Amino acid sequence: MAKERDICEVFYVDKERVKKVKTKMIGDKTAAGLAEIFKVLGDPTRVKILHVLSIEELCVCDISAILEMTESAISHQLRLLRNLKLVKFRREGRVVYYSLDDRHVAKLIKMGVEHERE
Amino acid sequence: MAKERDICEVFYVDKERVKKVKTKMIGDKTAAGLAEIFKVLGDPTRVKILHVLSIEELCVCDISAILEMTESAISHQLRLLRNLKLVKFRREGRVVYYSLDDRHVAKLIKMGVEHERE
DNA sequence: TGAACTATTGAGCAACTGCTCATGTATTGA
DNA sequence: TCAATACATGAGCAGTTGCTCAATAGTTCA
Repeated sequence: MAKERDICEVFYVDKERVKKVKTKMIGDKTAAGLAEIFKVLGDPTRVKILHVLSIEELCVCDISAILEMTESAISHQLRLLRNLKLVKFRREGRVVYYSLDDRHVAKLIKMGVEHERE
Repeated sequence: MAKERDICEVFYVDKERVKKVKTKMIGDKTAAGLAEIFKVLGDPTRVKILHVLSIEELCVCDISAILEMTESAISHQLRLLRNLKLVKFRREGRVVYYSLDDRHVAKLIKMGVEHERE
């Protein structure tokens, strides 16, 4: 079975190419970090939240009204986005206003929209 | 409880703002499509595969050697990438060579790397 | 103070993911 | 024709995700 090659003696289809590409490859850490940021954008609810926040600052209540979802669901997602420093917030009385806190995110979404348009 | 507002009579924190943002918001379909493409990039293995393919065309065996993962795992992921038209392939005897089939993807990954660098 | 309101959080659950393992398919060459 | 090779695929499983529901925390104001 082919799996043995990975463990024991090595015969690749193109040993040189494998060696060369391996040196150019991004590290595990970079790949993990990259995947993490993309994973956050990999959910329709979070995409919508980030998109509406790219239009303007909004409170949890308004976001939940706009997306027609419960405040709980929105709040859970906002916590995630907060932890990843993609959104920031400020309290004003009982209301908490959220806004984007990452100049890359809006750009990434914009690029994604372009991709969609083809 | 706040949930009733979504179902019955409406009182938002800022009704006008909700209305305005709602008209500017991306549709469900767009959000879903966007999330789908980002979700694909939201896994370290797939990020690595796409990245090495952005360096050069490679067969399953070599990718599995480079990433130090089984061919089965790689093949499963390649099927996904194939279905989403992010990679293309050509057969040469027993060997199947994969390469990128989407000019946006490399760009998105590059942007992600920039984001990582901060 | 305490009732009303906005937002947050924890538990729990159904659905999904990414892998392994075993098996199947396509191609080559002896 | 048949063993070997390169890849693909289905089943299954542990871990993760995104929601709901109920409870809780902060804030305001009568």
